[in-house]
Amino acid sequence: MIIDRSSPVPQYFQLQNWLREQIEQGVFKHDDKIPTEEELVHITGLARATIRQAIANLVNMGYLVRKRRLGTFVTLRKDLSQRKDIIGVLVPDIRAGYAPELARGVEDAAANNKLSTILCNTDDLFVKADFHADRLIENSVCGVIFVPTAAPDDKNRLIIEKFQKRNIPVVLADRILPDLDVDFVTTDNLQGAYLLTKYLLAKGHKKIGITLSTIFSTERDRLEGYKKALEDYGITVDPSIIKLHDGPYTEKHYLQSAKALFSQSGEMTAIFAGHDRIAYLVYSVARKMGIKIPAQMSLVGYDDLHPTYSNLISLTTMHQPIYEMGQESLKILLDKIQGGAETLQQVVLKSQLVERASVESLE
Amino acid sequence: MIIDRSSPVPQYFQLQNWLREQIEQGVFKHDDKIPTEEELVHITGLARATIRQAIANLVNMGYLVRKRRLGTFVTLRKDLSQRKDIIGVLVPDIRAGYAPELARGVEDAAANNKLSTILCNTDDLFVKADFHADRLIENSVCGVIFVPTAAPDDKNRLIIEKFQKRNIPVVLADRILPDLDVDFVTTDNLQGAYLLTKYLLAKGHKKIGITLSTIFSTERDRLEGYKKALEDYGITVDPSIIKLHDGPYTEKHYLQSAKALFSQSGEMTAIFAGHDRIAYLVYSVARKMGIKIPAQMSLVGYDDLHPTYSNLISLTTMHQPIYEMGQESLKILLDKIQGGAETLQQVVLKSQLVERASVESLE
DNA sequence: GTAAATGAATTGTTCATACAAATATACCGA
DNA sequence: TCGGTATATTTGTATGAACAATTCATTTAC
Repeated sequence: MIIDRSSPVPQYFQLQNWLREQIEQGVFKHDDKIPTEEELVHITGLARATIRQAIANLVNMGYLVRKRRLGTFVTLRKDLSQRKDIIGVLVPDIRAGYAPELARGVEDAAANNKLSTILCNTDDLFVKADFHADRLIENSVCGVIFVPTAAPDDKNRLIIEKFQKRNIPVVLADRILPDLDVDFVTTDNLQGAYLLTKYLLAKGHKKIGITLSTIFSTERDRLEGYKKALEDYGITVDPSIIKLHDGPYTEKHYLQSAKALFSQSGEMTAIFAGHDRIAYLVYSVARKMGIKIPAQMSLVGYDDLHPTYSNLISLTTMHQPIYEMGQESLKILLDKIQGGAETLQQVVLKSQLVERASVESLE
Repeated sequence: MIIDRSSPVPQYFQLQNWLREQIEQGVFKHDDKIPTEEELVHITGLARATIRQAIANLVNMGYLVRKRRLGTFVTLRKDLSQRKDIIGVLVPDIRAGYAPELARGVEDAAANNKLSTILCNTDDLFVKADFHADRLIENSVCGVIFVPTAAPDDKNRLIIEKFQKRNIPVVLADRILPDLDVDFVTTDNLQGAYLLTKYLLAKGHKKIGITLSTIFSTERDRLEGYKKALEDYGITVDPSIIKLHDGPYTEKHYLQSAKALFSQSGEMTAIFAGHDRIAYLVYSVARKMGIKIPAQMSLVGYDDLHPTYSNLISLTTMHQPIYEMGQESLKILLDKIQGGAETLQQVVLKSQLVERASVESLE
């Protein structure tokens, strides 16, 4: 029998010790569910309140976590010594693109779990990411969400390993590194671009220009999706209206690309911009050149940035669930932090076409 | 009464918070005896078990120690004052308005000083700000930059005092609280709006509509500047083309305001939008109504948001040095953190008119 | 097939009651 | 005076009973 009712040691304490021994001796392993309170009532003959007291203490000591409706689980007992309730988020630039939306998704989910969020801007540079990584480690964050920089894969890998070496879990967001066993959340860029291109084709566009950067996995996938759609439609890919570059976004560069596309447009009737910011630039260039969108040129983007933007320009684009991506990243991170889930979690979310008024139907 | 029995927040938790506040606010001081369980039963009307739960948690958190037969006592809150190199930034919403720019300014300056930045979104709500404040304190940040919420001044004051009570310096950014001796950085909104209005007047506009919220000090000042400029020009202020409201920005509200302004425009030839986001909405409404800007209606904003926006709309606006405001805030904060500078630092930056193409000259 | 409603399992909150254990204090006796 | 003893006070342990809230799983409805 577990409980000796004649003993002077309190019964909740006896139960508490028994449970702790089971855990430490591996009878209840990590992530195992221990008996429910009701079951423990039957096993021990104690009142539920007494059992709750024992369990509450073990929760406090970090042996157990309780989950409503699910039960009580053994958690990895690690030194609480340095674990802070802070996570780090590394984004390119909090002012630009989807970073605000992503950061907000992360922060909301983090706040819901009583975690604070340290924000770091990398400007897509390895050195900045590295600098911030050191700082995050110094502040002993308990987890990191990382949007890889524009640096080569092995550089980004270095950053990730820096954290992992110290048992700080990392989840990649949006951009991913191929052939690396890291948790990530991204969207299906290949399929998204495929659908978006098919949409243009269905609208009668045959010559579709595209401009993007091949330095990010996301945009590379979009290029693939674009090519695949064209091929499936039996249209030869025309390299002269594919304007690529191999660095992070700069206004200067895409101004050039846009001008180049417009000036040699030939029979080109539509432009696929690698993401919304590029689309905005293309749009502004078109305006300056007196080209009407969509009357003279159709335009699609990718991202569907914050409503403030979409009030200004009626851009047909592929909506990425960025906010949800942030939330999902945090959810996975939390799993890892709370010791559980050794399994790799690689989530690919679906995007959705948002039809606005930047595409002309040629039918 | 301490306990609100109709509240959805657990009663033990209410009591717990109340006790914690008493301790933190010094009502119960170090080594004081707090009321006995029996007394608390009488004070609160709760069952003893409930009271014990609240106290147990506080004991766990290190606020109290219990001594048999003697009572329960306030302990010296373990000095986590291991002041981390972390600051907190409280902004309304990192996705919207100038928040990204401000946050970036702060973060850059912080990084330059080897400080990390915890980002908090308040959504302009007191409760969220309060929640984050507690979290920041728990993480023992060494300073806070705070954009006051849309709550009444005394509520915002509570937040500020929460920090100050713990010797955590606070710098207000952008919005300020009158009659409160706190460091702040803002811009001269009165003068900015005055100049902007004078600019419109100089372009020959006599009937100038305006829409903004009076809930923020910044926008109130802009309204004053607007009125002052009109008066100096000998033009009677026409209340029918002043559309105010008294809450934070909502798209719905300003859609209404914009429509109202346009539909009763009379001889109105220009609109002064309280800030750029409002201007964007006004712009989109105009487009939907077929009103050409600036040909049929001139429009000015206030802020001069991120270039991504200004690529989309050629808005004449008052450029606020938001990024610099973030940097300056951090500089002041750093002064306070590093001990020195007891003197109040209240910085008012100058804004600068950016002339683009949303204003027609009527001369 | 998908969304909405329902049900069931489990922890979360609250109550009322009782007796146990520790201990400061007062009291008592030598 | 000293040492023990009783007593009152306060926290500690334990019980049992409800009902609430959350959320996974299933079923139902569209």
